[in-house]
Amino acid sequence: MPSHVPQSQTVKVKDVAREAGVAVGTVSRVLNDHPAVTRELRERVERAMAQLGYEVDVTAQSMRAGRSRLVACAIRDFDIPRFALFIKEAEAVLREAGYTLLLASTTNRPEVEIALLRAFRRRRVDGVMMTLSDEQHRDVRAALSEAPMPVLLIDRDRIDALDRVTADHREGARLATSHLLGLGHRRIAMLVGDLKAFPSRSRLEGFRAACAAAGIAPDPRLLRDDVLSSEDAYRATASLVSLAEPPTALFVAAMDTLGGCLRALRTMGLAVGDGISVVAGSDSDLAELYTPPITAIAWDLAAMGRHAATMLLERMRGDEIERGRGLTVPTELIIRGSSQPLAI
Amino acid sequence: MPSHVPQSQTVKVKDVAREAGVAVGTVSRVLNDHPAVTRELRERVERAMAQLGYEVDVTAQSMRAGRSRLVACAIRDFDIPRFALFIKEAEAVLREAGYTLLLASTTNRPEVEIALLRAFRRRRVDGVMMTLSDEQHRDVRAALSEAPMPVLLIDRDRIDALDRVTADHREGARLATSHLLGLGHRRIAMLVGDLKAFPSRSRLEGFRAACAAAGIAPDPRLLRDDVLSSEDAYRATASLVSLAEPPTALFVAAMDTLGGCLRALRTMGLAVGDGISVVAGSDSDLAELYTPPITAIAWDLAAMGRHAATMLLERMRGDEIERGRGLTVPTELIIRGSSQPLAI
DNA sequence: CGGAGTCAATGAACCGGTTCATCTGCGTTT
DNA sequence: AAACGCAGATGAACCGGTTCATTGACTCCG
Repeated sequence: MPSHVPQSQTVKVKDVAREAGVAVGTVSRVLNDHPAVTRELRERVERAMAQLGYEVDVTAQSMRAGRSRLVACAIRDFDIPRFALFIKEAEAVLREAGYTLLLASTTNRPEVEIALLRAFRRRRVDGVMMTLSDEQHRDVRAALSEAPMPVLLIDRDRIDALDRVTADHREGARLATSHLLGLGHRRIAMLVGDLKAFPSRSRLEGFRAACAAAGIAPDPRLLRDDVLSSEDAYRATASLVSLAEPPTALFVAAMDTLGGCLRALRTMGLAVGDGISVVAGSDSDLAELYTPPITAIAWDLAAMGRHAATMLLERMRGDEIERGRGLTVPTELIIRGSSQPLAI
Repeated sequence: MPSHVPQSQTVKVKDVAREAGVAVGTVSRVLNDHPAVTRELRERVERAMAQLGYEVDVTAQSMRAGRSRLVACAIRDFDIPRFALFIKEAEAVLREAGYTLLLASTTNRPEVEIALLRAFRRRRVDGVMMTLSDEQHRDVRAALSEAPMPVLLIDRDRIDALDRVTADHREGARLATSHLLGLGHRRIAMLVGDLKAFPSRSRLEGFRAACAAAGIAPDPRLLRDDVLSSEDAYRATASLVSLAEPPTALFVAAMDTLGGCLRALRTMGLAVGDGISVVAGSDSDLAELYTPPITAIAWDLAAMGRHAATMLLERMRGDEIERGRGLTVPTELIIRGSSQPLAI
């Protein structure tokens, strides 16, 4: 005999309690799998919940508990195909643990990063994973240190107090550069993103380390930083190959910008491989299937996503762990046909 | 003279009210830009808020208001590079309007879709945009019709009551097929995704319409459906070209699966262009820069994302609009070198 | 000059759960 | 038989905002 409940207005714990003939506290305990409920009452409550089509109100739970079971992920631009892998894996891990993912784009601007941190705390978000445009930015650092919830940095470092998941870009760039130097290249142009952030900074370090090891002083005119998009890479490539003394190799180290570089070369009537060697800073279908296939640095973004989520979960659980743990996934160089010995 | 407020525990409206010497209701009105507050009091309250470093608790607001200012986006798999564009634009529009984006992956399974809808209503999410694995699925349809918040379908149709944003895949496929037929191809293989969902269904319709218009009966053995990933495309391509009577053209209509197809061809020692023509169902850097460049169907996913967000905002605002509005972005065929006249 | 009308400001009740001090009933101990 | 212990159930208070009926001050007009 189903009691008549107005289907229009939502069913609340009170209604369930009345239907099951128990106190609201008991309904709450059933909802939260509290052990001190007899099987009989538990079943009666569950029956009542099914009967009435009850659904908890997570906002009410959040308010009382002071936490939302939300995890925010803010990255500079989702429009980076490989980042989708990171997010996908992180979301899967978080959902498994009962968390929901909030997504926002920082557009790589400090003000937005700060505003987002504020928005996240207003929402009582339980944890944050994010990129930063500049780890040294005063206001951003202040905002981070005031954040009441754990924050994990995605491919960023230099903030000791925070956990981070990074890729070993330094080693990747070192390998790529040594490879080109080994092929006889001396005029190697490098395209990197924003040097204020970890990935580009460490790629440049790796590049310089390889040059130093080979006893070579890189030509500063062949360095292009602030290459963040495919369009930037197009312009940088076009300007590089137009130099009086053009480079013999291009190291397109910025993420997902290979397309712009190749487009520029094609436009300028240049072919990769014989005239000019190319190494990509991140792997892709394009790198693999281009003619010739492009030598590229690869690392496991899916693993980064999983690790980021797992580390953040541990931190949110409040486990007693040392602050500022870092996890680095290795990079490897996949040598393909686009990097050829220097033609004499 | 800043009052001494225990920095440890959070500041609440009550504290702000006390500091400013006003009632809590007044603080709330200031927070919500209610017009009936004198400038003097408004300023006093704002000063107090700044003084105490006050931050509203959005969970408390959500609970009282019954809405969360969250919009959920659930798609089958974020690991589809071009979808990132959709999400990016949608997020920008929603954030502008004060909403935060929740993200989840349906993994293209009806149970997950239903579970997510339930999770979203529990969170008092204000609106949902999602893909469906199968528009005709009974339980999914039931879950959708019971959803208390507006739901917008992403590239899906057949549910009259819901708003939707689609691409004109039928026309794209028709154009591509006519193009191949015009080049003399008669044995055209088609790789599509799940025919239970709109995009693949309408691509197949377009394909068939073009064949019918040319008076040609397509060979059913050349159709491969359920191609959802690059790996699926690899297998489908390998099996197609191994047929006794292989196709002379491949229409890789499924989204972002071109890589798998090209990888298979390369493995089988086939070259695109002379031996076999290829048309891709979605454009990409790979299609544009491959040798030969791949003829592809293109449409504006960024615009789809913007429109989806805008339509959902209108609906959430409760505007009096007819139910089930549909917006279709056009598709175009970009003809490149991979589609060549049939060699005789 | 008094009554009606207007506009700000007030603060108690409310949103829908969870928590915890308190109570109940039953078995154990002495 | 009285005292005790304890598991299980109860329900009022609470989380931190918003809402709205009410109050108070002030203006306008006959």
